[in-house]
Amino acid sequence: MDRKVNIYDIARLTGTTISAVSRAFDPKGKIDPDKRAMILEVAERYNYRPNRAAGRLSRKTIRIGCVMIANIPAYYNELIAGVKSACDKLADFKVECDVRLIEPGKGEEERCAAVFREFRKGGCDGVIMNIQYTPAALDAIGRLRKAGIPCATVTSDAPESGRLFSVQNDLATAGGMAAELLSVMTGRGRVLLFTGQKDSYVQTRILGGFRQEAAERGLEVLAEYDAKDNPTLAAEYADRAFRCFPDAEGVYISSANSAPVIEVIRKSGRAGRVAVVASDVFPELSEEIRAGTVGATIYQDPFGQAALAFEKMYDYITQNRLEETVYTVVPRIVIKSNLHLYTSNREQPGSHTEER
Amino acid sequence: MDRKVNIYDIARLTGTTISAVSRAFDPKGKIDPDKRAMILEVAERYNYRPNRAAGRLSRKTIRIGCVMIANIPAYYNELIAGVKSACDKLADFKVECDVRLIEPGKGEEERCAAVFREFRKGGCDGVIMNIQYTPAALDAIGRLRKAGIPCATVTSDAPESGRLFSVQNDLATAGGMAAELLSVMTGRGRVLLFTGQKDSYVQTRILGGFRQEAAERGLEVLAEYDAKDNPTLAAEYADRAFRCFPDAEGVYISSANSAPVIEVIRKSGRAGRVAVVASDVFPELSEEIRAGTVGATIYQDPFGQAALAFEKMYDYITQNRLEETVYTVVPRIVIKSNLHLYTSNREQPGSHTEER
DNA sequence: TTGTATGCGTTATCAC
DNA sequence: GTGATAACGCATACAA
Repeated sequence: MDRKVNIYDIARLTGTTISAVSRAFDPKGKIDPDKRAMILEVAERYNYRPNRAAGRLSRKTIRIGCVMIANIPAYYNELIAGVKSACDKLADFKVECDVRLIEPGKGEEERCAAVFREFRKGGCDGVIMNIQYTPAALDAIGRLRKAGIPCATVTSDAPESGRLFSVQNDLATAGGMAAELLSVMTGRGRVLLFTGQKDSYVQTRILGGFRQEAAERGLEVLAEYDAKDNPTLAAEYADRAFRCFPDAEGVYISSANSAPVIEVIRKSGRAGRVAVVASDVFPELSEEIRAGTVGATIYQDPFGQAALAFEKMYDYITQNRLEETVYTVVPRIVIKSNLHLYTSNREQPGSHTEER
Repeated sequence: MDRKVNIYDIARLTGTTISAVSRAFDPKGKIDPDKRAMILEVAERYNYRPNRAAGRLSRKTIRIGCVMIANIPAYYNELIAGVKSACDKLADFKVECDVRLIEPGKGEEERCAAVFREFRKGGCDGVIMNIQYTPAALDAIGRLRKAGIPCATVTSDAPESGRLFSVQNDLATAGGMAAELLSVMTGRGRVLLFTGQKDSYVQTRILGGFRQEAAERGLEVLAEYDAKDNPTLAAEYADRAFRCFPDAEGVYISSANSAPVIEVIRKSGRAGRVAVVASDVFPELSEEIRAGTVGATIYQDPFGQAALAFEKMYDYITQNRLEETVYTVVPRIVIKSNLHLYTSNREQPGSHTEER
């Protein structure tokens, strides 16, 4: 095969030098605009693309920091695995990641702030996070931004924080899917809604999608209960709900706080008689799906979200370019027959390997 | 940060040279076994990993050939997009792809053979294919193998051909999912089965999964019709099926040849009254899902399959290592509410980007 | 602003 | 089998 066209070829073809060509492709490269245009045009004609691997070779290692709140193990472990996987794939480009887990609870905000400070001082080139967006956190993000360090949010979001971009599940669609599933399972029945933090970024969007699809399908929402991610409260509400609406045919639990509600359903002898759609995939819930108590759950692909965020952060750092403000990942329906694909350890987002 | 340990460091630490270190990491490198062991041990201790990007720099471009049968546009376009996407991501490692479409029909076998011959003579480093595995094709694969050119199958498979590995949808699970969906939609009803080539690699596995799940759930299969991927035959069978079993409550169409069956359902006034689960996603089917005639379809992720195959082929060519013989991709449930995520053009397997 | 020289980490080549 | 050295393709410090 004819050798691939390289920077020397373009330099020769344009009667310039390789530094000029290099600068022409660097968005912040100091070069005469006309010369740049000319070089880019010739490069285009000869189908030249700078080899990023070669370019990275002589540059310093890129460090991307990650701050993750350690609430649900099944969730943040997937997030971390996603980051690690993406980082491994980029290792040859001299990229590293520095993952910090924040235990929720007392002092959470301060510990979080400390990590942000460390990243800001310590020469981090970008930060990916999934945290509580308290005023203090927003402040920290603002400071990073001022220091020229791009931030990205994963799973949830805080657009007003000044973060560069966000990676999320397609929340509205996820809500719609839950409504459609309940509609199919109950035959346009009457359902109950158990939410997490009703006003949170994630829940408002999920519920918006759910309500719209429910309205279109004639699915009647008997009542909504906002358990505020509190298990005790969720159990109380579930008790009350089934007392008030003993003939409810379906339930959608939009948060990961589903165990208490499901337990009430089981103990009241409603298992299998009321259609249940839940969120996420974690061991306790998997049991209920196998047992038939829960008919379906919506998987948010935290692994894929984190991997995509890492990849896009690397792209931004190296190219100073961003296509989107919000990247979304496809929500998936998990039922009994495909559950096993979501419970084993995985290597690749959305794919499994198995020996035959 | 402290500079990353490189080949010079290991050479110094082991009292050898960079040539020796390089050979120690090359499976077919000529080097004294003891010396290799020693070097690898030290490298391990110092956490040294050769930088593959740097390594590829001075090596020749890798060419991976793709031979795809051009039957269903929505399907092979996704396959090609997957290959192209994976190839782009590896472009910096000096990888190219050479995609050839084979129009089905007269002379198909010869044209296919011609491409294989060209790849064999033309210095291809690996071949990925989705074709009809006729004796002639198997022979061609054998010849490539003898020439030291690894082959991989995508979507379908022919293990006896001597192909190195295969990437497929998780077929048995896909069949099981179809059965579970029908069971939920009909309430353990009685269903009809319309298959493609019943004895083909893909269909046997899908049907195996379907029958097992159906048996476990008490879903009764009234009859099976093997339409042999022939639209006319499919329409005939559908007519006959509903005459023989007018009270059938559900239908599973395991091949992409679903249009004729669906048309019979629509024209006989059964739309919305009989539960329909189909396969794949393509424009005509999408219409039926939107209209409510088809309740769900199982997406095979051809994009992801092709991308994974390309990636694994690159890995094998550059490392002479293979983890699996069969890699599987996760089948996904597509219903009306998430259909839009599977019909627009996509950039990444399993993820969408959208502006907010 | 422009051009030159050097380094990045590895493999291929070739002489030993 | 072993070691020196020339690529590989690019970015950048530095001199101009």
